[in-house]
Amino acid sequence: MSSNTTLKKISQILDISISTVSRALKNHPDISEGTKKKVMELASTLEYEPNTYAIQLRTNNSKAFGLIVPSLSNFFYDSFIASVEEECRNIGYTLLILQSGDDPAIEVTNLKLCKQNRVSGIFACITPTTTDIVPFLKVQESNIPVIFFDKVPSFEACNKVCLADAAAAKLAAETIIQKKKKKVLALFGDTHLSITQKRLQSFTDTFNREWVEEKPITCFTLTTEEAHNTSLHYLKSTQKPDVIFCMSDEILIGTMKAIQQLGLHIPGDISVIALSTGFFPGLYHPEITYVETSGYKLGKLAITRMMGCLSGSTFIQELTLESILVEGGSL
Amino acid sequence: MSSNTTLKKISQILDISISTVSRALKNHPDISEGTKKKVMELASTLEYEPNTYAIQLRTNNSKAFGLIVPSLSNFFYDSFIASVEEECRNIGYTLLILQSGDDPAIEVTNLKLCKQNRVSGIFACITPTTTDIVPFLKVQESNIPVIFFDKVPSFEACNKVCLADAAAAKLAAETIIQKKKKKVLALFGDTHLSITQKRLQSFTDTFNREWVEEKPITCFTLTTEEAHNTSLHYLKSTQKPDVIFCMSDEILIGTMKAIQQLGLHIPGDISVIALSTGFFPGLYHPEITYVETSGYKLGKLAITRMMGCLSGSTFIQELTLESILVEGGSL
DNA sequence: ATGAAAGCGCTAACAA
DNA sequence: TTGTTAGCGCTTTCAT
Repeated sequence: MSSNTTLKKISQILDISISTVSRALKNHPDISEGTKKKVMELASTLEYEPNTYAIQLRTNNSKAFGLIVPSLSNFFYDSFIASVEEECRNIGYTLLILQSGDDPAIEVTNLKLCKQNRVSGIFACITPTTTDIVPFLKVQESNIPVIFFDKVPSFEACNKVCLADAAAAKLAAETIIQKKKKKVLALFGDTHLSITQKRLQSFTDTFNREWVEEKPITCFTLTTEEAHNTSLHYLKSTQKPDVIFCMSDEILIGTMKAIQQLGLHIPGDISVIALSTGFFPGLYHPEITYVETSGYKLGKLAITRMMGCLSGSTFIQELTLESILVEGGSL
Repeated sequence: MSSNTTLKKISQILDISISTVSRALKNHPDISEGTKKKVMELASTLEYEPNTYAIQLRTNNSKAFGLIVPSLSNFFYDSFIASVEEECRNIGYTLLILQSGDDPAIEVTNLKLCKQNRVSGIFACITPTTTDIVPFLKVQESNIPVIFFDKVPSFEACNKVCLADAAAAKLAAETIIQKKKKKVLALFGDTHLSITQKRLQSFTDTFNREWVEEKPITCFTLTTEEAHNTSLHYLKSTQKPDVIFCMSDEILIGTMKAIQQLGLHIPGDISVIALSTGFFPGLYHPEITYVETSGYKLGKLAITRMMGCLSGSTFIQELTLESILVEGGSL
């Protein structure tokens, strides 16, 4: 049977009251050193483990967070989750991780699961097809803070931690200009996502502001496959670019496949620059130059914000992570 | 404040007893249709959510599993976890996911966390440096089944679900022989892991049984970096191989980097075959031929085994997943 | 410095 | 068909 040491058991053996045991274990100042010692020792030999559920029931505080992502098989989320999980463990919280696929209905179910588990807060990255954020707002109202990360709703009044999408895209654009590249092919993702809009806008703005011979060609590719095909198309065409900008890892992967397929040499035949979490650029030789979009750091930021909310800072805000250029040999 | 609808509240409003409400909500046959309807309706308008902690305290059953992995940033674990998480959600279980880094001490802490959370069972993939599995066995003894997956201890008497390591390595070896490759470079991982031993043994056995001109060169590379360097070394040497076998994704990545670095053409200059979860082989052009080691399928197998344990099947066993060859264009 | 007692929300055996 | 009651393990107020 499972280890059944309870306060009651200890109290009976020692012939003292349950409350004394409880206090002794918590190092309560009222309790005499002698009793404390006795209790602690017995507790440890009996391998006493406090019953989390009883505590949670009693205190109405779960010491657990929920985390909802579209998918676990994604390097960006992975590093974010790893970061949050690590931190939670350190501060004695538990993490309930749930994936929604790309299905808003499952997302709602997951939200409900979080509520049922009485989580103290929720980290959420919405699915690309989520349009209705009312369920999230309702959770908020019942005093469970929700921190949106990465793919955040455009709705104003909520907590968001984001990559500096605009700044990152700007940095990439500036790098391209500075390297005197002439023909730019810029690949972006799903236009419905605010993340895409921000990156796109900032990227094109930068090119519009600076003097350049030719404006970038802009394409939208929803999948790795599409990025592959689009890259292939332009690389074979008469308007062959001399640099390709990829706004995400998914796109980078597709583009790299096209480059390999055509046997092109980087950076001799073609240059590449990406926004990336940093893992995939390191897979290639030469390594790809990228502007970092670190899930790990974003995770730390999210936790900080969460703790802020929990300690009463109800001020709603959007936090943003600085972006840095990591130079590989692809440009 | 948080949504505080309880059975008590409902019972007071309806002026019936708490137990009647409880039963009505569970569709207990004893309760009249009329009361059921009344209760259900009120419950839904009041957005009643049963308090998980009270239930768990009362029933002493958590409806939660623990899952302990070395790291979340790993495609194999990812797909395993995604698979298990999905299934858990379907059967109304919750998943407590914990990562141990590569630190056996954190692993023990995580195990304790699982116990504190009164999980009904644990899925565990041990760290490469875990030597002491006594903590796991102790958990088992307190009636919490432990299902080891992928990196399993060599200790006999425990539940394991594994990839068909031997069969997969054999299949890869046979494929190489059949394709009439002469000079084989075979890269393996950490020899301390049973997973490596099995793959190695089976691979070399296959070559020993068949008639081949030359035995494979075998190397052990603990990291992607080492795989990169080793590949580089042999590819540049006079004993340049005509095929490289990579026993894992980490190794494959390193090898591919070396091949790109030297500007070698696949499969013209060099052939490649790997054991892989399937994601990384698709990153390259041509896609890499691999023997599938699916985390997703292994997850389903693990859940099945877990449910078996929970319903009393105490029989301890090692389950194994079949392996299939997925042909890319690299051989 | 210690104990008694109430109660968190729920379930289930027993009564009516 | 419904209600009463005890109790899961713990915390905490109010005695003592």
